[in-house]
Amino acid sequence: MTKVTGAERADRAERAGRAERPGRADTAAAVDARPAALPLTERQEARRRRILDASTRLAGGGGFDAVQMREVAEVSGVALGTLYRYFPSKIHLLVAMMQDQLEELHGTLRRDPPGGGTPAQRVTRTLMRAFRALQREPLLADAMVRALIFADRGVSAEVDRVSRRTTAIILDATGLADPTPAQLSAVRVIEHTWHSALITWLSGRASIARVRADIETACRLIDLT
Amino acid sequence: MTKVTGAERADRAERAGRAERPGRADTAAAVDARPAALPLTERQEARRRRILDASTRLAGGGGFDAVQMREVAEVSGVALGTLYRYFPSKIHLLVAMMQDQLEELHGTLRRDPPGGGTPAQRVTRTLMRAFRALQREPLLADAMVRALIFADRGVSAEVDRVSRRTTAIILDATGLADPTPAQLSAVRVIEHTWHSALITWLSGRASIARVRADIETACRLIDLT
DNA sequence: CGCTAATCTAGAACAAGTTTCAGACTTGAT
DNA sequence: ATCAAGTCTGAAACTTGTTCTAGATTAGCG
Repeated sequence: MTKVTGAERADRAERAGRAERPGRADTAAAVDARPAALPLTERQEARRRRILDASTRLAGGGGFDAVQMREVAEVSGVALGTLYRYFPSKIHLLVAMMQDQLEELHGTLRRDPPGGGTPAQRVTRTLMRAFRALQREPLLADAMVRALIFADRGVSAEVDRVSRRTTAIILDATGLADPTPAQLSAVRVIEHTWHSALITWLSGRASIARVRADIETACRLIDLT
Repeated sequence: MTKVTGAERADRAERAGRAERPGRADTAAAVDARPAALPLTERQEARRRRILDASTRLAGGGGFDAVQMREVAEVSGVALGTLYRYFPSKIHLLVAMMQDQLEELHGTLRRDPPGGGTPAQRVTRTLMRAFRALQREPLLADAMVRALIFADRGVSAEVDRVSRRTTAIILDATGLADPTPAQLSAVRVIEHTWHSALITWLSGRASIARVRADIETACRLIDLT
C-alpha cells in the first residue's frame, strides 16, 4: 500500500518522525527533538483546518476508503503536494483528525465531568458516552480507529499523542490524582479494550451490548487496585 | 488502497463473504451458507500451501509491506489471478496466515498445556509463551496482527475464525469447562489487550515489559469471576 | 478417448496512495 | 521596495493492490 522502495524506507521513517505540520526544509540538521508547534501563519492554520474538515466530512460519508487524498485536496482547495506537506500520509491525516476530535471530547467532558459512583463506574460512563457519540457517525469512527491501530512506526509520535490524550480522559474520569503503576496498567488495558472492541463493533463482529459488556469488564480493573 | 469504485462495493462484500479457497463459479445461486471446505485437489492444496509459505517468508523478511501480491504470486509460482482466486485480498491472505500459525500454536499447546497456578496465571503463561514466539519473528507478527485488526467487514468471516481459535486457546489455558458470560467477557478483554498491546509493541510504542504487565493485568480478570 | 466446465497463466489495465518537478506566489529580512 | 528562502500549485509519474481478458490446461464424465 504505502509506496516504500527499499532505500526510501529510512528517509521516510526519518521524515515522518517529526512532521504533522508543514516544516521548514532541513536548512540545518537541527537537533530539535520536536518543534511541537511550528508557528503557522494564519492562512496555513486555515488550510490545515480546511483539510481536517474536508476529511472529516468525507470520512463521515464513507469511512476509511472514502477519504481519498486527491479528493481531500480538491475539497479543501489545496494542491495534492500541499496536502502531503501538511500530513505526510493518509494515516497521519486520519490520526490528526482523531486527535482533533479527542480534544473536543475532552473539553466537553471537562465542562461536564461524570460524577458519583466508583471510579470504575465513572470511567464506564465516560467511555459509553464517547461510544454513543461515535455511534452517531460510525463511518467517521471507522476511519479514525482503523487508521489509529493500523499506523506503523512512522506515525508513532502522532499516535502517542492520541494515546496520551485518551489516557488523560480516562484518568480524569477515575478522579485518581496520583495513579500507581498498577492503575496505569489498568488504564492501558481499558484503552486496549476500547480500541479493539470498537473495531469488532465497526466491522460488524460484535454487538453494541457486547462492546458495553467488555468495556464494563475492563473498567472493573480500576477498582481492584 | 483497496480499489473500490462505488458500485463494485456491493459485489466485493458479497464475494468476500465466503471465499477463502477457490470456489466453483456460482453455477447455481446455491444457498450454501458456507461450504466450509470445498474439496481441493492435491495440486490445489499444494498451491495453497506454497502461497501461504511464500507470504510467511516474505512477511518474516519485511513485515506487512513486504508481502506484495505480485511477489507472493511469483515466489509461489502461481499467476496473480490465481493468487486472488485463492485469497480475495491481501488481508484475506494474511489473516489466513495467522489462522495457520494459530492452529500450529494450538497444537503445540495442547501437547504441552500450562499446568499449576491459578487460571489467570496459566493464561498469562500461555500468552507470554506465544509472545516469545512472536518476538522471534517480529516482522511476521507485524504483518499478521496488522492485517487482523485492519480487516474490514469483507473479511469478517475469516477474522471471526481466528478470533474463535484465539478464544479457544485462552479458554483451554483457563481450564474452565463451562465459562459464564462474565468469564467470556473477561476472555474477550484479554484478547483485546493481547492484540492491541502487541500492536503498541510492534510499532515501538511500548516495551516488552509493558506488554507483559498489561497482559498480566488483563488476565487478572479471569480470577475475579 | 473426447467433450465441457472449471481452472490456470500471462499480461494489460485500473485505482488510489505517494513522489516529483517546474513554475507562480508569499513571507521575512534587509 | 527588493531579494532569497520557503510555500503552494498543477500535472505527471510511480508503486502496489485489484480487476479483467484471452488463450492454454486440467478435471471429471460419458
